[in-house]
Amino acid sequence: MESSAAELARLRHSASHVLAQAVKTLYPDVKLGIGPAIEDGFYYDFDWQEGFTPDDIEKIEAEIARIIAANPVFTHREVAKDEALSLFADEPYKIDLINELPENEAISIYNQGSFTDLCKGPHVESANQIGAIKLLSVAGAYWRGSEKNPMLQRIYGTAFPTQEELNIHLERLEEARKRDHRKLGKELDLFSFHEEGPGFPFWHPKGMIVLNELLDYWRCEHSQRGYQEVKTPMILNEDLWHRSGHWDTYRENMYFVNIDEQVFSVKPMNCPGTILIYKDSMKSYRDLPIKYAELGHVHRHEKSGVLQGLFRVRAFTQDDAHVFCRPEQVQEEIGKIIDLIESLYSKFGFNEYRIELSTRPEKAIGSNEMWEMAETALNETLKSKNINYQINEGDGAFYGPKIDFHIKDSMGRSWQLGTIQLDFSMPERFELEYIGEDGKSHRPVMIHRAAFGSIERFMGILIEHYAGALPLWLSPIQVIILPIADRHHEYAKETASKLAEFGIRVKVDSRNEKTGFKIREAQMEKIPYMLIVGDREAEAGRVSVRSRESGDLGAMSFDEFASKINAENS
RNA sequence: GCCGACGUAGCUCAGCUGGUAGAGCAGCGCAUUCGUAAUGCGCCGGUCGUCCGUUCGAAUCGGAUCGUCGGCUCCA
Repeated sequence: MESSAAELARLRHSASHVLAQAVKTLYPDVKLGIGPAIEDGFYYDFDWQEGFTPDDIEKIEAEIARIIAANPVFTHREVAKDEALSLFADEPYKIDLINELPENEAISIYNQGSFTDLCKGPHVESANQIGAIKLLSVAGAYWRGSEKNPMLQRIYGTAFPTQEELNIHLERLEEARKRDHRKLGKELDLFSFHEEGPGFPFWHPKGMIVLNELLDYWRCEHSQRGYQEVKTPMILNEDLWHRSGHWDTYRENMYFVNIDEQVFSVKPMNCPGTILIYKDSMKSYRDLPIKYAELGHVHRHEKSGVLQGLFRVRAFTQDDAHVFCRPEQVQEEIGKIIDLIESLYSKFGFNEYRIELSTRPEKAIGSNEMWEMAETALNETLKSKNINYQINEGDGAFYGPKIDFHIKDSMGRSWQLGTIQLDFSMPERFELEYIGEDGKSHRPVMIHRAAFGSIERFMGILIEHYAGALPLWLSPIQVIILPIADRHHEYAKETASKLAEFGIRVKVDSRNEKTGFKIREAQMEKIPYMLIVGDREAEAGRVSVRSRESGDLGAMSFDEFASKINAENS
């Protein structure tokens, strides 16, 4: 039986209290932080200088089992503030929380067995309703999420009404680990990372094929929609970054080089370069919108602890574009960008996505009026397109508010990809202009946008989404021909060159190995089609087709196979 | 950057309380010419991340440093 999200949350929140009770029983000197339910589980934060070892976790799990077997009842009561303060006198973090509660309200506390916690609830009635608990990991976490506060030990876990449901969840986690793009990237020989350049991906020949196929598709879709591709320099001098505002807001993430007494910065964003192209000639209102697209390779010095495979790197390619338009064109242009992004995602089966609108951050440039104008424009566009969206306060880019796209992959995991950012600020700073119908100079609006976001991150997401089995058009090797014995090599080669003429990426496995072995390897390499050729095929001029998904498809003529694969590839 | 764990052959991993390294896979060689997920035999391969230190002696102990992983913070 499926449990509702609210039931699961209540159960997991109760599980976190049981965890805290177990920890307090075993380590009475531990100070308690907070312990909420989260998506897929729960955690509890503890202040414990010694940290928790895997041994400790085992002991804690055993203690949890004991508590659940004793089946304490969860009871609720409300107390006055001074009673709460004395009740939690030994818990400095709880005191912290109590002091922040409204003065005159009663304070809600929950108790089960020997354990009492400051808590709004709700909880299960008694511990045996929790069913199955599993502790998953231990990690440091700042008190109340701020770097300035002490770091506590956070124990993560999950809980389900039954052991079966827990097992299913653990299997899902295992499945996610198998899909890890870092593991698959190595196994499929797509890319690598090296100590010599932490956070800088190295693309191998096979990875480059996937990347280039992806970019071919991207270029085609963009040129059809009036985008013009440009390329701007990797490093540009200091003055430009002062002018753009990056120097003041982004410097700690920038790489620098000194040459001829000048400071150059490796670009962390492409916009300033593109602006120089815009400014290179006089623009008329008739020229707008101008859409400059750039697959810009940017470098950002991210903190060492945040790097994560292709998902978080220090050098990546943005599928960037900057649309320069008249103010009255903004809404239409944003609408077109949303359509384009939607169309690009559907190619990969990302049909479900969520949109967030992020507003002015603390570190921002530009006047309040500009921000207001920009935020209104984005709001209006989304409303006029009848799109549901959430507001994300204070999460905009430093030069303007943005719309972000979050997609769901084949495992239901959510990823942020595309972004549309509206910018009145850069045009001001760089004094961009166009000549209007009235013959006077006007200021254009700039829209920064990316559909995949980062090509590297997108590749990582695709690898996990497809579990490494990339669709035919993206597969580095599309067809592998497996001759049964040496005497079939000639026929295999002929077949291969005929396929290559259709633009199919094909390889012949002419190693002296048994067919079963070759199939196994091709299968592990996730090659979409295997053609097995032996005496039967060579004599009849046919091929035996095996698909990586559905196995043996039987024999067919070369033309039959060629038209099948061409249809699938287009 | 912070907390914690980890770092042994190309890969996956073993090596207890200190006595100068071991397996499987991959690679190479030979035999085999074999029909839908692993043919057999043999060979090669490691200054045990790096640097200091303790010790007669360090992959094993201590420190520093780099990198990776799980999180926090940050982010495309």
